[in-house]
Amino acid sequence: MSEPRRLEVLRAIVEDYVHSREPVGSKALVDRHQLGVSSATIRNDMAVLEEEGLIAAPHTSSGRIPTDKGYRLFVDRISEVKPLSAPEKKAIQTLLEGAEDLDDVMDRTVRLLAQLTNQVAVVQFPRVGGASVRHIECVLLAPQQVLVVLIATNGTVQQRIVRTPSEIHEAELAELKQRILSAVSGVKLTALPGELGIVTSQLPPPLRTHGGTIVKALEQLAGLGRDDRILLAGTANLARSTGDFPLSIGPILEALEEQVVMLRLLSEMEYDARGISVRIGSENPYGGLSEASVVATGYGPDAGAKLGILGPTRMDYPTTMAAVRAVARYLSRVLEE
Amino acid sequence: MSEPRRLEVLRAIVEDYVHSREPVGSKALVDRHQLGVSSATIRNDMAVLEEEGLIAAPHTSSGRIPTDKGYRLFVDRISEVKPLSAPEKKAIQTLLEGAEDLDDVMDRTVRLLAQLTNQVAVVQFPRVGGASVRHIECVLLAPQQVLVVLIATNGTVQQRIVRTPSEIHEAELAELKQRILSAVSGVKLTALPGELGIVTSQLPPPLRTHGGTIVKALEQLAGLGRDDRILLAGTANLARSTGDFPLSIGPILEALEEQVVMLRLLSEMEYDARGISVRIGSENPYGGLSEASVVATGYGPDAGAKLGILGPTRMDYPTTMAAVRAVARYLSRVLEE
DNA sequence: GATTAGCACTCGACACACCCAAGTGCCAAG
DNA sequence: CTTGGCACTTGGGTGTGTCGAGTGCTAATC
Repeated sequence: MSEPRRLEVLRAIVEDYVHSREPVGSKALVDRHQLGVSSATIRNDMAVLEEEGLIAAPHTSSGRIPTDKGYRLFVDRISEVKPLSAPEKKAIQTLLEGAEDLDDVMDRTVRLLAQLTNQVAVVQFPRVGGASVRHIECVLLAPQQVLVVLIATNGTVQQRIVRTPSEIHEAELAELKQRILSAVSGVKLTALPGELGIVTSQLPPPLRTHGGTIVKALEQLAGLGRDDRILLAGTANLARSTGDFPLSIGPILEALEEQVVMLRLLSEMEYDARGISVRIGSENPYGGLSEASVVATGYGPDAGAKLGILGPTRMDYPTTMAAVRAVARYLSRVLEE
Repeated sequence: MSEPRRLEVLRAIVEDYVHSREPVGSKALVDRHQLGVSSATIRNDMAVLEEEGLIAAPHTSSGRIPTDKGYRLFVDRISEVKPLSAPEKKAIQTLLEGAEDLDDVMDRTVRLLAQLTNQVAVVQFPRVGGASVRHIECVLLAPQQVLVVLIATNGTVQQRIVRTPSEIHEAELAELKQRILSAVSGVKLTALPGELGIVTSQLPPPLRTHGGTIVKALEQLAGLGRDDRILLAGTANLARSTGDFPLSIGPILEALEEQVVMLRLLSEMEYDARGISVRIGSENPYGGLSEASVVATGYGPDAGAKLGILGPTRMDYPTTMAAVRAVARYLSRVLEE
């Protein structure tokens, strides 16, 4: 009873089940694949696979379906990531290159990913933390109202309107801006609070109160930057694959809606050498996703921001992984401009 | 056979069906309501109601369920909008008042609405069109890169980074900004393109090319403002009420995801004297929503932006309408600050 | 020792028959 | 106009039987 053949059998079971959505039996297996052995042999192999917890039978004397563990082995050891077709690549490229600004790029990306994989797509906004300060602008809107704008090198722009405790004059504001700007220009956003503290302490007393207000606003802008935002698309794909979710899709929709959950999910995944990460069924930390799989990867300069898809455990992993990886690559390239 | 009683019967049928999700028969009706007549009489009434197309029987000899037309009559003539409970009001108020900026307010609103109604909540961002120009800012980021910021009186801020065809200098940019600003300060955003055209034509030739680039950016910012953005929450509520959607919830999720569809849906509704609008089942223009109802209303100064919920036709209209109206009112109040 | 053929056995799915309860429609009497 | 009564319809639940796919095991074979 050779080990390689058993793996081959597992591979065949996964592929057939993903394709047909029905438990697959020993006979069907030898018919559809050239395994060179009889169904009885396959049955023996399947018995071993079941013992190892890689496949399971929904009920006595029915075909087998892969378990989460079986999918895991399949993903880790067997499957080869299929390259996308040329027209698909072309489509990705033209679509992404037509985008206007960052929001548009992200929006197109998430839709593209959903359409390509027929799953729910999730895209996290680029981390603003890794970027640095490109420019700061302060605009006096009213005697006690200042618009504070923070522009990062990655093209994101954050702004907020703040009230100052007392009236502030144009000249005063301009000086404040100059002092702050010269101190923090080029500083990493993560290091911004520290630098800002120094600036504040060096301000001449008359500027202190107003300076404090503005500095606080800047800190917030840098902190709660855009990296905590995620975009969704393709939730309707969940409904299409009813039957893949024996329970209801309710908990999944709930999880998707909770940005916090999604963010944790994306950030907590372990990214292997290939840079692409798969969480299968019960491997997911969040209970509501025990029947869903997540395929994700990082993108951008330091792969700090994440993107991926969520779908049923019964999923075409090789194709999906290829699509996720391809989209991430093209997105990274587009963002470099 | 009195007309008022027939309406009363319809009301009872709607209420019972909404409550029990099961076709309601004549016997159950006289048991649960004090109608003062026998079941035979109710049967006669029901026959008439059925003839008028207000109720229907899923199959021969079963109870009746309201038709879309029946719900319509119920909503128009019978139901009284129930006021919210005091604790609910309190909850709305405290929640909304704790918000930090506009995005936060909208986010809280949509979640609140979803939770309050147990339906899918939809909130359109405040229209930027009715507001006017408060300030314009141009920042030179690089020799050929300018950040253009447009601040509206309603507090929304739009920004975009544009490339200029050739190098532009600080002084040149400052003059451009001054000219544009003095011309359009206070101008309604809807009238902005016209005013900008005048400014451009009056620019001295050397400033023309760069001015054109910046003006075009401003036009876009004013046009595609934020009023075309919508926020969703509570999609998981759709899954909870499976059975209310005989087909699948797929088409509904698809519709929800298409912002364009949602925007048209919200804007095309006819708002009656009460200012609250209900679209029931097949009244919806979009086919995928033939089994869903939409309850919406306007909010804000001119009630130009819309907010509402989407749920199954079998819905507790009085309570839902009350919640939608209440949230819209509180939101309007909060936005006035 | 691995593979194969053969065979008994197990269940789920489907079809069919059946009955029951809820509910209607209609009629004739009040 | 209302009511009681009654025949009729029908979906849903239950029980039975059959069928087929698929398994596990054993004994024979390579």
